[in-house]
Amino acid sequence: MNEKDIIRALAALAQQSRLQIFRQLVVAGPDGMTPTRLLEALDVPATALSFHLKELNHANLITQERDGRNMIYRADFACMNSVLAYLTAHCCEGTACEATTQAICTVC
Amino acid sequence: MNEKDIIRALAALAQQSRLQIFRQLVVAGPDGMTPTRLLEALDVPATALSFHLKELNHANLITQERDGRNMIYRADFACMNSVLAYLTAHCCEGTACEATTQAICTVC
DNA sequence: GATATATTTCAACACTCATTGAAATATCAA
DNA sequence: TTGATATTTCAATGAGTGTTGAAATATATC
Repeated sequence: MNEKDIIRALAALAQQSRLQIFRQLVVAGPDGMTPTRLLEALDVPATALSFHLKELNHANLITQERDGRNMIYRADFACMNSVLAYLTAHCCEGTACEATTQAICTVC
Repeated sequence: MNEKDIIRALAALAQQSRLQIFRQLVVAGPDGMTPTRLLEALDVPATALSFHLKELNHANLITQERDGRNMIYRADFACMNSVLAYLTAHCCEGTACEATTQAICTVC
């Protein structure tokens, strides 16, 4: 992931509805969630939800898969970890600080 | 840090100049950097640098301190770690995943 | 095929944000 | 005090973004 991708991901997360959606999907883990379940969990109109899911998907923060007439959305933990690592890269020039920049979420 | 603070921090980082400034300050570590040194390191007009430093400061991502006629800016690692932890909180409902949500940068 | 459910697309509006050059402020040195 | 360096503020412009309701698409069931 280059700088542009990181910025796109950060911008996608810097919005209330999208941050809530993403965190909900982080909690859901590998199972993911359908838009209907997200609508039940969050206070977002369906139109806005669809819009924000598209934004998150475009930023590669989530994946989508069709399952019958439902969609399943999942958090993309690899992308998330890349963003986290990017922010802390080369912390303190490596001299004063032993930042552990490896993945935070290791299993997903 | 509540949701609003996290969003403010993410929005501050979701911009090319500010992301570069912040990462530069992360590398600098506890010593921090003056605007002049940042101007040397990055390709940003002085006016824009000042604007973006103010934005980062307002988002609590950096601190500022006067030293003679210079200012010293430093990354606020506590805030940064809060943001990182927030994104991964309650990952996978704790069942499938053992996310290590503790601070990434431990020394700074 | 016809109907119901799930999800997305479209278009329009108001709002926020990054950029720029010029001017202003603050501190230091002579 | 005067001149030089360091940094910030101001005002104006142009571009991007979230929200909304109505309509459209896709899939399943009868």
